Amino acid sequence: MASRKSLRTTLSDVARAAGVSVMTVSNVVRGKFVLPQNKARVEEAITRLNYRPNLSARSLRTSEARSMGIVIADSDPAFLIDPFISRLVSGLSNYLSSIDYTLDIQGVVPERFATAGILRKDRNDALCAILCGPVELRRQHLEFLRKLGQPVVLFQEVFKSPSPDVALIRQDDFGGGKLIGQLLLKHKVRRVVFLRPMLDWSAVEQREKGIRSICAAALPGIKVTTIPAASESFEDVYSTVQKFLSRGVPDAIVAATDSMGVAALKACESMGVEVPKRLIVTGFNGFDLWRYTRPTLTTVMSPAYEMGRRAGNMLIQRLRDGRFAQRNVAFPVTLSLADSTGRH
Amino acid sequence: MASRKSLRTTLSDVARAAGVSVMTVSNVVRGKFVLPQNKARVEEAITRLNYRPNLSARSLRTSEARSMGIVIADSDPAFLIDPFISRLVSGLSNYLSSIDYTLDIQGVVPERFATAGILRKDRNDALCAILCGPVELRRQHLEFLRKLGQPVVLFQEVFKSPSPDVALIRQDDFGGGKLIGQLLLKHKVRRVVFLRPMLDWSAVEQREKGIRSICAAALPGIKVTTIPAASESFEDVYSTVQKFLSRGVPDAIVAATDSMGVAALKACESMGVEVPKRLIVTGFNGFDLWRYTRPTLTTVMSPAYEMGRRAGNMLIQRLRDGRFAQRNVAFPVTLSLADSTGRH
DNA sequence: TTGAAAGCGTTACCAC
DNA sequence: GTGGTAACGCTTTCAA
Repeated sequence: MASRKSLRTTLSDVARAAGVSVMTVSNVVRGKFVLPQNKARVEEAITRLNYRPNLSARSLRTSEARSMGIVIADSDPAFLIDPFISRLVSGLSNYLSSIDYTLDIQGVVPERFATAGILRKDRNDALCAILCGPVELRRQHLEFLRKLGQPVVLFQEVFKSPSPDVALIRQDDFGGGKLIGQLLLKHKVRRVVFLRPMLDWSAVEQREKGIRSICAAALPGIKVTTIPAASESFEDVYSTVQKFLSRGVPDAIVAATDSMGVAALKACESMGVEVPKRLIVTGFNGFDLWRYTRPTLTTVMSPAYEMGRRAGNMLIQRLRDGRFAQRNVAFPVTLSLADSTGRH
Repeated sequence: MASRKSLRTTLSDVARAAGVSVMTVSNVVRGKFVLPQNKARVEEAITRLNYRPNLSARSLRTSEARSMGIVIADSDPAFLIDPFISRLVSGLSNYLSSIDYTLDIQGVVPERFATAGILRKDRNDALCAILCGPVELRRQHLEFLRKLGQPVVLFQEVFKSPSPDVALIRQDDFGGGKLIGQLLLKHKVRRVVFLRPMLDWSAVEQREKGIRSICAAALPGIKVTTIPAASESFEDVYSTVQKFLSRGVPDAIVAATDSMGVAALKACESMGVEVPKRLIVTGFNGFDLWRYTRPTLTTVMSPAYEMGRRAGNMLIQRLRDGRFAQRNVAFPVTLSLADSTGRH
C-alpha cells in the first residue's frame, strides 16, 4: 500500500489516508483549530498508521530544536553517579520535559572537552556545561563555549560572564566554606586538614577559600593544611587519610565532598580515632549520604536539583526574550549538623 | 556580508567563503577525500565562520539521527539519583559518545509513561526504557513501545521479547535472590523479613522470588514475611522497620535495595538491635553504599554500567544488521559479603 | 478553514 | 575530485 521508500509514516501518508491535505494534518498534530469532522478522521489515521512527527524535519523548518544539551566534564566515566550532578541533571531534565523540550547529555573527560560531539554539532537550542580541571583549562573551555554563539549556562564557576550569551549558575560554595569555618571556630579547633581531590574543580576551590577566610581571621590562629587525595575514590581517600593520621591526629578533617568525608570517617574508624571525640569530620554537598554513616556526617546541603530547573528556565527565557535577565546566579547553601561534629 | 536571514552559518556560507561548492565543504566535514589545497581553505573558512553542521538537516536527509533515547519511569522526580540508573545511563551515554552518537534522556512518572515526549515524537534512531509499576501496567507500556516500530531495549524485565524490534537486558535478580537465600541457609535463620517498596518493580519481584525459592526448599523451614514500605525513602523505610521491630525481632532483614538496607540498619541501631549479632541484614544492587555504613552491608553487586554499554552496542548492531543477534540478555550478579551478615 | 507551493540545510546521485 | 540538482518531512506563507 505504502509506495514510499521511507519506512516511516509521514504527514502526507496520513493526509492521503484521511483524505485531507498535509496542512490539515499538520494543524491537527500541532493543536491548531480544525473542523471536528476532519480532526476526527485525521486522528483516526494517525493512530492507525502509528504516525509520529519527524522532529528533524520540523526543526529544520522552524529552526528550533526544542532541545537542550548538557556536557559534563568529569574524569570518572560514570559521571552521573555524582549526587550533585545526578540531581542537577534530573532537575534540568524534568523542567525541560514539562515544557516539551528534550535533553541531550554527554559526559567527557576534561582533556577532551572541546571534542565533545554535543559541542561540535548543532542539534540543540542551548547548552549547559559543567567544567573541571585546572582553572586555565576551564577558562579555555568557557571561551570555547562562548564562541559557539549559542545560549549557554555554565554551572559552578565564579568566572564573570564573558558574553551576553553565557550565564553562570552556582551555589554559594564560598559561603558554605565559611559556615564550616564558623563551626570549626565554635569547636575551638587549632589544626585543620582540608581534604580534597587532586583534580581541580571550581566548587572545591571556593569551599577551601571560604574555610580559610574564617580560619585566617581566627584568634587564636587555626592552621589549615590541605591534603590532596589522588582521586575522590573511596580507596584513595581512605588510604590518604590513614597515612596522614599515622603521623598525628589533627582536630578536624574538613572534606571537600561527602563521599570523601565518609571515607575519612572510615579511615578514622580503622585507626581507632574516635569521631567526634578525638577529632571532628565534615563533608560537603550533602544529600542523603550523611545519614548513612556512623556517626552521621555534618555537611553543607546543596540545592542541585533546583539549580538544574533554574538553568532550564533561564535558557527558555533567553530563547524567548533574546537576552538573559541575569547572567550570574548564586544559590544559598545550608549547614546540616550531625554527629560527626558532636552535639552542640 | 552574510545576506541570509538565518543566523547560523551554513554549508553554503562556508562554500562561498572558501570559493568551492557546497559538496566540497560537505565532503571535508564528513572526512571524505578532498584535494589538500581545497581542504585547507575549507577548514580555514569553517574555523573562521564558526561553522557547525546542522544535525536536523543532516538527519532529515540521511534519515538517521545518530541518536538514541532513554525513557525512565520512576516515581521519584530525581530519577537519576538511583545508583543503578545513574550507572546504566552513564554506561549507555559513554558508549554512544564513543561512536559519535547522542543520548536523549527523559524521566517520567509511571502513570504518564505513554505521554512522554521522547516516545511521541520521532527524534532518535532507537530507544531504551526502564519501566516500573504493577506488572499489567508495565505490560501495557511494553506494548506501547513495541508499536513504535523502532528498535527498543527494555531493561530489567523478564517478559518474553514481543517483537523482533524489542530486546531485553536484565541482571539475574532471581539468581541474586538465590545467593541471598543460600546465605540465609548458611546462617540457619528461621524468620526472614523481605523489605520492599510499595511500588512494583520487576527486579524487586525477581529478587523476592529467588529468595523464596531457596527458603521454601529449606529444612528446617524458613518463614519469609514481606514488609512493604510506603516508598524507598529513608524515612519511610526507617519507620516501617522500627514499627516492625517493636513487635518482635526476626533473624534476618533482607532489603530489596541497598538504600533500604541502610535505612534498616539505622532502624536497628535506633532500637538497640545489634547487627549482625541479633539479626543479619542484607541489601541488594550494591555499588559503594555498602562500605559507608557501620556495620558494612552485605549486598549483591550489579553490572549496571556494563548493561548500559551493552544496550548501546546491541542497538547499534540492530541498526546495522537489521536484526538483534540476541533478544534476551541476562547479566550475572555477585554476592558481596560484609559485616552486616557477620564474619563467615 | 483549507490547500498549494516554497524552502529550511544537508547529502545522494550523477554528470563533468 | 568536484559541482549542480533533487529530495528528505515539515511549517510558513499566501491565495482561495
